[in-house]
Amino acid sequence: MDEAFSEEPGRQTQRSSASVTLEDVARVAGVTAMTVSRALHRPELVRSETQKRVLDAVRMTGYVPNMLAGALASNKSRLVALLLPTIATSIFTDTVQAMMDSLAASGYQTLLGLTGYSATREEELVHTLLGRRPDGIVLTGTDHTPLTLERLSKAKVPIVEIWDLTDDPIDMLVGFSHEAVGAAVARHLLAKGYQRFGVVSADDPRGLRRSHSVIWELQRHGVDHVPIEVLKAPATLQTGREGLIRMLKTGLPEVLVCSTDTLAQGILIEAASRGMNVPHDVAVMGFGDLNTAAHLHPALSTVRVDGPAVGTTAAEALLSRFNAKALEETAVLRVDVGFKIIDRESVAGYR
Amino acid sequence: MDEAFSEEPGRQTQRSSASVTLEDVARVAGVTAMTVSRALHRPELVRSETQKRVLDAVRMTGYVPNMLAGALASNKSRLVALLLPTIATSIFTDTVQAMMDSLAASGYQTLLGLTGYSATREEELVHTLLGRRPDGIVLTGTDHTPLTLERLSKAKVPIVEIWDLTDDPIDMLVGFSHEAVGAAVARHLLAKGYQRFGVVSADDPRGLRRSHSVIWELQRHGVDHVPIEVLKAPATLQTGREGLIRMLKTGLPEVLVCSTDTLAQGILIEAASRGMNVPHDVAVMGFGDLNTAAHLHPALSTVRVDGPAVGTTAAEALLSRFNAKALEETAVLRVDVGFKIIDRESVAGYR
DNA sequence: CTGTTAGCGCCTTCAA
DNA sequence: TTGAAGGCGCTAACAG
Repeated sequence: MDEAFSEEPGRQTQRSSASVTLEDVARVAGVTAMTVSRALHRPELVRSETQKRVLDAVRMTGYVPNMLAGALASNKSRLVALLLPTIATSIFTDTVQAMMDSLAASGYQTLLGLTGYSATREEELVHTLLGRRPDGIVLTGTDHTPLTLERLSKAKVPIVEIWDLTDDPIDMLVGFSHEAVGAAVARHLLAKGYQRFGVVSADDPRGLRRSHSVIWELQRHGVDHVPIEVLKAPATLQTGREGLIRMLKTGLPEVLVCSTDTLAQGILIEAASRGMNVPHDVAVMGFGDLNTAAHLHPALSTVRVDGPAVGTTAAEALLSRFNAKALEETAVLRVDVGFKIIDRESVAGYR
Repeated sequence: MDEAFSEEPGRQTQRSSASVTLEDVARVAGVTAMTVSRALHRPELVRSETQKRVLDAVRMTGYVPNMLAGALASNKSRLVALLLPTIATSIFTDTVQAMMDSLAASGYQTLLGLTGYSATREEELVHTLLGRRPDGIVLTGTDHTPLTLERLSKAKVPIVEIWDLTDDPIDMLVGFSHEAVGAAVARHLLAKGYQRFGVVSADDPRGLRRSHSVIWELQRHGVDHVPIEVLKAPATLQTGREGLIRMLKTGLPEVLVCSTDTLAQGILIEAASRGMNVPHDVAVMGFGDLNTAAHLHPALSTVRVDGPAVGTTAAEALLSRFNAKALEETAVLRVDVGFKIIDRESVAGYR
């Protein structure tokens, strides 16, 4: 090879995998790296003709900004960490979709972590996710281990807790009271004249609180001996079927209150497979408005929670924090998105 | 203040938000930053007594490794980008859960992007996600814009396409043939003696291919005039109800084939609300095994796809690539996970 | 087994 | 409106 010696060996440590850099673009455009950076992020600071040259160079080279480097240098990752118990149950999907849409529209990307309703797992995930230096963190629920809280406060990252309410949020909060849901459900069913109740619950923290709140409120109204079946989280249709089967053994009440629509639908399936008539043989109450208000099952009532609202509100809360210049303009956010009980009588008025 | 002058102003550009660095830990442990780094990532290279001192220092300082810096320096982000059409429909949730579990177990985090079944949106997402320099990318489906393909090939990142099969995958592939699904469904139903068919489909690419394949196969067997209702993606229970309503207008067949279990369940709900008897008045066939095989609705048949297997296989494919030293040991992966038709007759044998 | 040196690719700051 | 210098926090490579 004639050109064998044209290879400049040098010390050549750390060859990146030949990815195009700002400098490469700059060379092609005949400017400095700094000007390219400006043209890309603050075009108003660059002469429009330069701007054009830079954009052409970007196109020619196929430059993809290295956000790892950008984040390191600017101390802004444009990353939001989202911690969810699970995506196996559709109860959170609307929230996630809405949140990610809002964030993406503002140039933020989402790091997802699944905790499986385990506070310990959440603790680990918070730790590793903090390693990415996210600009914001979204946590599901308000129960966290002491270590989680310590790490979060140390990190000084904007935080939104969602899907629950508490008097001492870590930072911002978008949710509703699960106790209030349970109590409202109990009163709703009492008002309808039901007297014998049963509860089928997944053993996730918030589901249990809703379920127990139903029972407490019933007791307050003189209804004792409300049987409860607690089933493994996450709730699935199968879990729901199992719930009905167990309830049948202990004696079927007039109405079954479920911690989640998925359980409720499972119960409907099991009931159908046994030729039972819902709500005649047993009425079923769900939770979450998992496609329910709009798609109300003829035999199912439920509690509607506005999942998308939770997502957009949480996203906007974070975004406003990101854009706040001074600490003074950072609003304290605490939103109760509320909920609404939906059944055949109310659904017409609902949409 | 006596110590006002003890503040060393210097040039002090770019104060980070006071986060603990390797150097801080090193100082406390009485070693160099490099030794701390080793103690954390390659403990076998460090004397165990040093190791202990370092870990103590880490604990005392509350050090959280900055993975942005680590990724930049090592050219390994330990990030996997996952592009999904949507999480609104539960069809992908098992896959996601399984994949994230596998990846997390190996220290990889997941960046999520939702395309909404839009190739253009996918194109944008691939671009921005590539900015994070992920070590691997998982794409849903095999249809991508030319620009997407160009960017991906330029990035030289390991890629797995999931939930479909093709003869020219970008890189690795874990899925099944949607044409084969449709044809198998058609033959299955013909064998059962059905003669009048209808198809209800969401208008997502793979759903449509399954649906059309059903119709083609029926035609091959002499069944013409199979009506199809195409509804907006993503499929919801409400969409399913709408599907049945439309089908009732054009005349109800003996069996309705749905592109997804969600649609099928919506149809069951609408049927129930009209007092119709499934499968007597109309039989319903779903797809996806969304809780179905294990929780078989008495009136529903479906096609089981092993979602978790797709997830773990994809994750393991990526991981083996990440761990491969040489190009030669990187396996070409092309897995057909297959599928299975499930109905009341076969479900007993199924699990 | 541990330390030193030299970047990774970008952005902040200051100077022109 | 543009450029030059320096550093973000970490790790590869080499030296001891």
